[in-house]
Amino acid sequence: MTDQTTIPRHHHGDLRNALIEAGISLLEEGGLDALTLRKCAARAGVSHAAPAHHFDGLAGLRTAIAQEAFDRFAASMTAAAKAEGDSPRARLRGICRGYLEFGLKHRGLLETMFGVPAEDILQEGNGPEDAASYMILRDACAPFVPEGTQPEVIEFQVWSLIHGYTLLFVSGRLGCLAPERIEDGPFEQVMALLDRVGDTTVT
Amino acid sequence: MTDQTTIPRHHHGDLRNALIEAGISLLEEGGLDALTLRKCAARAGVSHAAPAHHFDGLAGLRTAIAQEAFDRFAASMTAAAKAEGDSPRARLRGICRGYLEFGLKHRGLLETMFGVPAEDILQEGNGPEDAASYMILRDACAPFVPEGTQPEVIEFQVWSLIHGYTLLFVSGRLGCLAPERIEDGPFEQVMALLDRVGDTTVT
DNA sequence: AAAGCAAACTTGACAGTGTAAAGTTGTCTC
DNA sequence: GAGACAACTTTACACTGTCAAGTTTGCTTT
Repeated sequence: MTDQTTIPRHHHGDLRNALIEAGISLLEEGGLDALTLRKCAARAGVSHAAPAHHFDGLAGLRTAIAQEAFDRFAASMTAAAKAEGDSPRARLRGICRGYLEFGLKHRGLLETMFGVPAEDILQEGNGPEDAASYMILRDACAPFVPEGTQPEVIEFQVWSLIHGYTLLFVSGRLGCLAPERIEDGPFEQVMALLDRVGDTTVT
Repeated sequence: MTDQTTIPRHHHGDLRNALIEAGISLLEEGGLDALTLRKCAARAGVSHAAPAHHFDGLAGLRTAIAQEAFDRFAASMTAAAKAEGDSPRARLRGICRGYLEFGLKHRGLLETMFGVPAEDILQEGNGPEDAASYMILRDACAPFVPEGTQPEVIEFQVWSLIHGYTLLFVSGRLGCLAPERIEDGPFEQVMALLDRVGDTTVT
């Protein structure tokens, strides 16, 4: 039960962040369906109508949670990019591994991040470049962009491959119904296709 | 308003299918959030409690809709496999194009198909092979499986790439916020990576 | 210190939703 | 024709999102 003595009535002080944190907790514990405005409010120790002063309804809260989750995801990807070595191939493999790790540990957050409308996530510009996490992907892909090829092509190849693998794997569609570790699926073998990204030799 | 004269009270005759069709209509029109038991019941011309005799709650209805959607998807993929020619590469490209077409035309259905728990979708066996649509993918990938490689590796490479691209594209994350046609994104260039699937030459 | 204003809540109400229980109607079998 | 059961309907309740009105708190001005 929330300790009401530490939270003054009518002026929480940092309710917006408290609601976002409460929402993240609910998503981590119970997935998408577990997130409700009233439950967030209860966890933050306020009435059910308090969130309305900080968010444009449940959709607004979800968007704010997605934005916070993207920040955490970007931080996670930054660390992952360095985890497997300094060569461009190793960095690329590292961020793909980090992507999947994030999905395994935070499935509810990942589903929220990619469930909110794209236009609510991006700022005024409308390209994916707005996202810090996308810039990490871009940096890692840059060494593999052949001359005369738009960088987006390579970036979208990598992103599609790892995003698709992550969603299919964590949702139990790749042979293991409830995967707990990366090794529960053929991650290394599937990601071998990354070695072909940017490869323009004729076959 | 539903024509009540054609549906006898207390014995609809084919209510289960009527509810599934109603659900599919609601998803096509308004996406995931538009699907509710009461709206399905209203469209089928019955009371709000009637679905309970055919489905295990809203989750049960969603699962049934997903199964019907997978059937339609498989039919769509079968047609797509033949659409671009008879060579193995053309067939593979064809089903990927068909996958994306399906996602563009039926975004709500695709999100439902991959949003229900995997264990509710599969029959007694728990591999993806249960799904008709997966067998189409398997057939198309078979020519590219190198000796000594498990077929799943190649299948998962292809599935991950097209599934990821489809979800990112239709949800507006690949540079075009509301894509209407495949040409609104760099599908052909991104899918060029398919030509590398199964390629074991040393680089 | 007091008054006024606005922010930041709370309280209460309503509509929509899912689910459960009890009742009613229609069909089938004996 | 009677009985049993399937296939509904009706009623009720809890949960949820949202809105409107009221209350409390903090800040600014006099």
